[in-house]
Amino acid sequence: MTLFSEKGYANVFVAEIAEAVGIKAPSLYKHYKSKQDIFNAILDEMKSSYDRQASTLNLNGNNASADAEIYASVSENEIVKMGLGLFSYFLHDEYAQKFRKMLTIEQFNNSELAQLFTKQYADDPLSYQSALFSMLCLKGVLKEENPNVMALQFYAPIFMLLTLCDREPSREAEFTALLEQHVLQFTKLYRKEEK
Amino acid sequence: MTLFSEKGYANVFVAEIAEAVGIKAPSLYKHYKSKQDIFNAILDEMKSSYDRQASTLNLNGNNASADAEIYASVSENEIVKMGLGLFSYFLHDEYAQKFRKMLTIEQFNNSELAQLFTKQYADDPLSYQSALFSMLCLKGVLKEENPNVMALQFYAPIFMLLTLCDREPSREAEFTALLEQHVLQFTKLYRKEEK
DNA sequence: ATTATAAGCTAATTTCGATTAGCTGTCAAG
DNA sequence: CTTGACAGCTAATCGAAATTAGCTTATAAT
Repeated sequence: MTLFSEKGYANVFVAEIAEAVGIKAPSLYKHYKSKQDIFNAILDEMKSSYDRQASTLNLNGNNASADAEIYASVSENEIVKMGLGLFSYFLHDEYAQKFRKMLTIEQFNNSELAQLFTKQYADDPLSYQSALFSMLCLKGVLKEENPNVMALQFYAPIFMLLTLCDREPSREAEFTALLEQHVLQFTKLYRKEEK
Repeated sequence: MTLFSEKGYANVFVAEIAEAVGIKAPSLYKHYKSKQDIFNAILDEMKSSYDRQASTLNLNGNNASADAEIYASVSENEIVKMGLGLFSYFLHDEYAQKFRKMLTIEQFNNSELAQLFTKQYADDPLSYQSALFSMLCLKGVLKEENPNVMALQFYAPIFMLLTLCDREPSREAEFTALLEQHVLQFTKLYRKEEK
């Protein structure tokens, strides 16, 4: 995955993959049927790893109510932590980052990859956060606005800064600082004013 | 560019390029030195086209004050139009879309492409909008908040929905509707309350 | 009219990279 | 012990794709 995420499928040679694991190219074929088979194995592994995580975190958005209970009971300060935590995890988890780059490069070759990318990096986070914000509105913590839009406005800057960090790691500090300001300003804007 | 934006450099064969323009592969070499040379020609063309546009639109952010005068004098309704217009242009302009997809696919192969992508799709729009929002704050149209963050919160959802449309054109209507709601909610949130 | 040049073609050539063939050493189960 | 499966290796093979060679035709300038 390291190689595929840096160069893309077509620019990785099986000899490189073999070298990376300390064997010669033909020996790879004792373990995998073909180059494509290696790629598919990575994909399957990442998919099931994601599904495991998503099911324990209820990331599918169907049942974020329990989390909302938790968050509603504490200050909106927790929203800040959520944003920063999400960002930091996505940015620094080695596998998450490489997989994201791999999907970015390969998304237009394969509609399965495109859908996977959209699900993991758009639909799922958005529906989860939407449910969360929805609860926080009901509890009177946040202003009554369309929660889908709130989720988009919260998450899109996170996602965009993430892709910027992937592309230009040298500017990571700058982007991280901006992210922090975003999260703070977001909660300030949407916080319900006390009467 | 059509081919490169759909398949990526490595997956496009010179025979395909030739066929697309109605000649045989070897004839291409009467016009371009190599496959890479063809790619570079596209890149150069797109860069200078962008520079032309940017200089007439003052998109570099150095002098958005004139625009701010215009926008300040009219309602914040114009912000809505700006957001939707920006989105619609980026989404439907044939060259803009293909170039964006090409950069997306090739960004990790070449740091020049990475920087170009960041400049055209992040730094320039953000600095332009930041200058604009900054003026609108001074004029008392918008709340006094960090204009860099405002620009990020305005633009990131536009950018994210754009990449979603590129990836899954079948969901374009859904994403466009969400974009509209975003722009409306953004202006509502940041509009300065009358006392 | 003549000729030089441009732009095209077909048929090589060359290179590169995935995959297969076939051999060898190791090691665990009997 | 010995044998069979496994995992590795080197040396082919095979196919694909970029590029080059060398020829032909059209056309525009002299």
